[in-house]
Amino acid sequence: MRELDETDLEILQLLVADARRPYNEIADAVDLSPPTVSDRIDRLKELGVVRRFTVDLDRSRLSEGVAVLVDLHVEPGRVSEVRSDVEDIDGVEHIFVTADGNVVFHARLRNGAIEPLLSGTLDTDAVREYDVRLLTDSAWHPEPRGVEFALECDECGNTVTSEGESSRIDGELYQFCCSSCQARFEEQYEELKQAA
Amino acid sequence: MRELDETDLEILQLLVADARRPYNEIADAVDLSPPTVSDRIDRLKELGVVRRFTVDLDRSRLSEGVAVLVDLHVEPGRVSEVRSDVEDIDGVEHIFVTADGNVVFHARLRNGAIEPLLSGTLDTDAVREYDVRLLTDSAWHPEPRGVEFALECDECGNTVTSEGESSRIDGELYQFCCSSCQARFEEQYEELKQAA
DNA sequence: AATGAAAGGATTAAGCC
DNA sequence: GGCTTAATCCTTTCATT
Repeated sequence: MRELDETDLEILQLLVADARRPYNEIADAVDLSPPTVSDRIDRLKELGVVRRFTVDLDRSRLSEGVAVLVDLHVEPGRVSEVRSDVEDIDGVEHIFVTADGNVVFHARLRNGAIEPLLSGTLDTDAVREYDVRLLTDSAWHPEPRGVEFALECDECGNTVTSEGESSRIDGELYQFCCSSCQARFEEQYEELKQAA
Repeated sequence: MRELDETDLEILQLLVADARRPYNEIADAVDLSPPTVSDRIDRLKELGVVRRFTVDLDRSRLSEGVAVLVDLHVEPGRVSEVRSDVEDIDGVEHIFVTADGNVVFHARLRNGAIEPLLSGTLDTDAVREYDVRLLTDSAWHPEPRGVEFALECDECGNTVTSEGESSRIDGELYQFCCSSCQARFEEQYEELKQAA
């Protein structure tokens, strides 16, 4: 495989600024043909670098309600459960999980009361306490500034360089830092598959 | 003018899920013609509801570095200054301003040390203290679920309904809840312009 | 506000280097 | 991986209701 290169980064920056930009315009900007740009974007999607094309909405112009930043102090061991419950709360825009086990989320709530919302959605035993802070402003800065590429080897976790390898197994694309990691991964995959 | 309606919301949801979806596909879904969909999307952009078409990137696959949530306790009166300084820090993705005058931001830092970064960018007098928390996960949920439409009158701030008015002044689109707010706004705008 | 028809662009597939 | 060509498909403009 080939590592992501400067051209990929350029393409990403152009798409971040306007995801509906025609591919031939991108092609001009990066000195490639439109089909090649299309291929690269397909690969960026496959690699999971591009999660989706989407729209940045100004929610303050859309929805009533108060923007808040909520900090949940979660009981040990129940972080992922709480995190996925928070995903289901209406109006949640961003979720952060801290290394010390808090779940912080940014939401716009139509009825100011957060307490019934939380107790309706979360298992109250899982959250020791919480802080709610009103927000007066929030902004999203999607520019991939200062980005360095770092794809991880799916076998050992090391950085994948241009010497790396990739395989498509059962329709999924995997990447490896070297051929031995690749072989090892494929063996183990095969074993697991046999076992199942 | 016309208030935003259910169809606009449907269009937004379709674009949030895939901003490169062809307009004729959206047209089918909402039972309109492609040109009409195009017109509506143009209007959503003009109204500022749609800020941009963009890409949701998985930065953990892109950049080295540690994701952190930083909480700056800002000296009274210096919030907007600090906020705009934070915008210039490399790797900052989200900024939140709390009602009690803190600036919270989410960033991915390539060199783990945040102290030199802050002292290099911010006036240290403006920030009393700060907390830094490491993040293990973060997600963006752009779905406009549970949204109610609420455009605000640019004169009085009330909700703009279908009885409202709109004007284009010097190329910008403004909306008002009634014709008297519209007239008042236009008068004041004219006065300000004369004065300048 | 919305539409159909049509022109002008953009995307994709196929074959090749 | 990348290119060109060619066919297909999408977007936008315009006249019309």
